[in-house]
Amino acid sequence: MPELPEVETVRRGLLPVMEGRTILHAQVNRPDLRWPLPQGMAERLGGARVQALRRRSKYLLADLSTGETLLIHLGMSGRMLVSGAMSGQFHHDHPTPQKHDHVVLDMEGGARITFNDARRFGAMDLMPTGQDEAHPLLARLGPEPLGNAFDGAYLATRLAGRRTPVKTALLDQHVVAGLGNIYVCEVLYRAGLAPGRLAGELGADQVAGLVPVIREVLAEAIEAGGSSLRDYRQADGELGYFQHSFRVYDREDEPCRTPGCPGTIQRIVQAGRSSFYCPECQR
DNA sequence: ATGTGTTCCTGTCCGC
DNA sequence: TGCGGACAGGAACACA
Repeated sequence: MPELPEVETVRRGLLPVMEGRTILHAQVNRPDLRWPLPQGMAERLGGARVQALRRRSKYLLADLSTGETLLIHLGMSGRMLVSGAMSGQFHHDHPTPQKHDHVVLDMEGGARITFNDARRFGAMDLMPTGQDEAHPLLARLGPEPLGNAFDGAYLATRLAGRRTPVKTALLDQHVVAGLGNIYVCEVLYRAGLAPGRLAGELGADQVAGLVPVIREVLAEAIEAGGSSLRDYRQADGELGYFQHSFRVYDREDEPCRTPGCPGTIQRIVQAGRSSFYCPECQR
């Protein structure tokens, strides 16, 4: 899935067709995704106006006029496909329903939003608006990496004493919320840190240095519209372009892109996930 | 309290 | 062309 930049790109793509619009009709095609969907979800969404569409970490949060907030997580393969209300034009064509179209929202204004998720690691839930912190999926999340609460002092506190690799620590959503496998790999490359370095053994300057690198990678990726890889597309079906900026992710056995570096990108497995890195540039 | 391995599910790709 | 296995952007959970 989609990591923070992809989710933010989806949010921006959905804003013009969702925010301020009423959900005319909701169709729910199965009782569960990763977990059971809330009771009566279709009825609770139908007729509700979307007051705001927010993002927290990798979650989309739609505040509804009914006093409830719709929580959406895209998991690994979830997509929000928009059809029927292209900018400037007006038509009612919707694509043929596809396998794994689990939830369909018909919006005021003519747009149809289809949640499609082959692997079904995604999730949806309804909760009372204004109670984000009370939801079990949101309660223990770390700070937003692009927010003010995320700084060197905070990160140092959270990494201190930890015997886990820095790669694994940065993937932990309770430490910082929104990074996934791709962007952690890219962050560690830019920071010059080998993924196997133990989090608690980094120097204070190295920990502090991670913060601006994390912000920079995420900001660049959002600017590029995210990365289009396998399942992910922007809400309008367009491709994101950040994958062209990958320095290490999915580049096993390819030459390091640091000018003059003789290194070859290696792949190792940490906590069950692939890590890509240059042994010459990252120590 | 931390750290690691397993698990959910489907699709794709690669080697034989 | 088919078949088996590895692997895929996540993250809760069970266990050491």
